[in-house]
Amino acid sequence: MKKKPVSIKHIASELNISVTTVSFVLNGKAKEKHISKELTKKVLDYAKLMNYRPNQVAQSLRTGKSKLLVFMVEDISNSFFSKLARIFEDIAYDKGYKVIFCSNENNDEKSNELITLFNFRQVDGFIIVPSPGIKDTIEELLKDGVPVVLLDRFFEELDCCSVVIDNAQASFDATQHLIDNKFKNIGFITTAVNQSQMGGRLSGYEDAVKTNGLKPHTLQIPFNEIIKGRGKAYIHNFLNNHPELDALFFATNYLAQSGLEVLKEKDSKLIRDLGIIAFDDNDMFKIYDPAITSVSQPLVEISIKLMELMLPLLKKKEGSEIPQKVVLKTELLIRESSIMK
Amino acid sequence: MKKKPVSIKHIASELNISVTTVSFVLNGKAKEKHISKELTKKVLDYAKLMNYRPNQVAQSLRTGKSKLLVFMVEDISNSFFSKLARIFEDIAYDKGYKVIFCSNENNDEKSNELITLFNFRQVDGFIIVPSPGIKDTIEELLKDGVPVVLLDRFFEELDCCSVVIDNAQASFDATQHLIDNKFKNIGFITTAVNQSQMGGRLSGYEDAVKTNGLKPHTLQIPFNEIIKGRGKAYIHNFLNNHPELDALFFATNYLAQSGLEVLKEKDSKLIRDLGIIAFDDNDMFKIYDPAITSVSQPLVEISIKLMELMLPLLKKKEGSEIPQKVVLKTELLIRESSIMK
DNA sequence: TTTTTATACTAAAACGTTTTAGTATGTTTG
DNA sequence: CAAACATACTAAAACGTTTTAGTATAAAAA
Repeated sequence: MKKKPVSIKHIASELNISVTTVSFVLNGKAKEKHISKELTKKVLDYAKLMNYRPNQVAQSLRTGKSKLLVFMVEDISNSFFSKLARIFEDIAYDKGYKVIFCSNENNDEKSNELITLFNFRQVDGFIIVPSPGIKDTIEELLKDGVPVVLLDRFFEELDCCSVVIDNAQASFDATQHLIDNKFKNIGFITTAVNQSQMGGRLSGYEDAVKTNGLKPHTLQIPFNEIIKGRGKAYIHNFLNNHPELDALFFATNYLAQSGLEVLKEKDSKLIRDLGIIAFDDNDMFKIYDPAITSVSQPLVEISIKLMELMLPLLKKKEGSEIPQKVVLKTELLIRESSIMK
Repeated sequence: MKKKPVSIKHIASELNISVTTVSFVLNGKAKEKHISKELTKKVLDYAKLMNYRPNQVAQSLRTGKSKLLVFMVEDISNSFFSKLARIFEDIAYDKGYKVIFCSNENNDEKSNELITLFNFRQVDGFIIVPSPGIKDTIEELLKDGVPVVLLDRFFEELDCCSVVIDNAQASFDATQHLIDNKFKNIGFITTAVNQSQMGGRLSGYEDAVKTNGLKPHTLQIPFNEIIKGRGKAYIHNFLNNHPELDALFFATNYLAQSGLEVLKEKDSKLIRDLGIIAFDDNDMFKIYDPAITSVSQPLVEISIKLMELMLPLLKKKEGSEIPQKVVLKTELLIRESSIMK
């Protein structure tokens, strides 16, 4: 049977003092509130003896702060997001916050559902990888003064804190690297470009190709086709229709996975002959044969920045500062797959 | 500025009725408590109009239920755990529970810290991948009537619900499969065997080898050496000292990753020549060249079972049922790496 | 007619905190 | 010696619910 945890009331009655006094002492306000040294010690000792832990639910109700953050990503089982989650977890716990992770599957309905589920009061702040159509919901949250920091993508016209990477630059550099290695016909395989991060990746690729007087070859697979598992078929077709391609640049991790699968099925030598770069690193890329070159996001830096933007929002009374939009640099991890043999 | 959400009190005073009535109606107890149809409708309509959402913190305080579950794994960024988390997340939300994920790094101190952090009352139940030395802590939780379901591993002498796989059988089958494919000198690479799941994997391997009249070759890397990043060196040495090996069986996903890395560094042809099996599947294994054979855990089944064991614990008043220990079957995904060429 | 039963609703306590606005002393100060 | 101040402590309200134990009226049963 569940034994009742010790409460402040319990301590107070046991020591024959008031609840107020106990609360003051336990909150470190003894000096400020003129509680005598002896009594302070007595309370502290007894609390420790009884292994007192404040009931955080009661604290939340009273203070309106839950010390809970929501970390909403596209899919927590995706390596990029789970790695990020792991790092953010530690940073948040360090600051006294617990984190609820959830996956919105890049689906507006699911996003909205989740956001209203964690309705006001229940949660102190949101870190969100926004699905394309939830600009209005985010705007609502902001209007209600709920702390929000966007991650990975943002809305051009929305004044909201965000942490993203310089997708266009990253994509430009990766493409340029392929070109520097004498690849001439670089295929770019991407999806829904209506999202800020995807738009940037496409334009970076196009810029680099054009700057070097080459022709772009872009395959854009509709997002819902990918969900239906038809991504591989699209890539297969694309490769058949473009035999001239000598390199492939995949705009996301999962596209690279599908792509490698297609290459393996088609002809396992292809992987060795083509130049290959993937956006977002994966633990397995460096042990693949050939090792796959990738654009790696600064996961630690991203997590730190997220918390750095979140904390002032959590503290502020009447928010009037300009929301910060942080853009971080990526790193091109050059491996075997992008070096012309 | 943050506008105050509508409360029951607000609705009550607006409609000139009592808080009790509003609460009854909103909790669907209108009939049972003899609230008239008209008033019921009035309340419901007004609540909808005002977009009323109950303050879950207040509900938690009153009812003692937070509708929060803790899902504590070794490392949420590990593919096995993050995939599991993704599936469990959906199942839990379906039942009205939110999930806090956290990583204990297989470290007792961190485990204990986390468990006391989510102290009683704050959280309704725990799903735990236990680090080796927290048997006593778990026992405490059980004694306090806190719902706990162990995952992936368990303590032999502890009466606690758990969901694990049949590690010995899985390991036996995988080894037997290698032997059936004419591999004669199979190396087994593992770590801390004091954990139930690792013990099972080792004994399964040893059984199979002995049954077939072969000699075992086991490398056991101490867990803290792996943490320090020395795993690769151990494997490297092992391979040098055992040139006779014609196959390798890695007892965990991350050992397989280190192993493949070592093989690649040593001589990339090795990967093709050796028989290779990894415990736990990875998205990249099927697109590796050669595709890596793996022991795959039934993630969906595991998640469903976890919730199936958890729910009755969450409901029960005075628990007196015998804790269930569920053991699930794995699947050997036979790919190129384990077929003798 | 009185008693029981059903219907429609509510006052107030409780959950465990935090915090405001005190009181009751003793000690300085003008 | 009264006024001001400092010290040590506390009563009670508040946060937003749920739930127990009611009350008041009308209808049915005795």
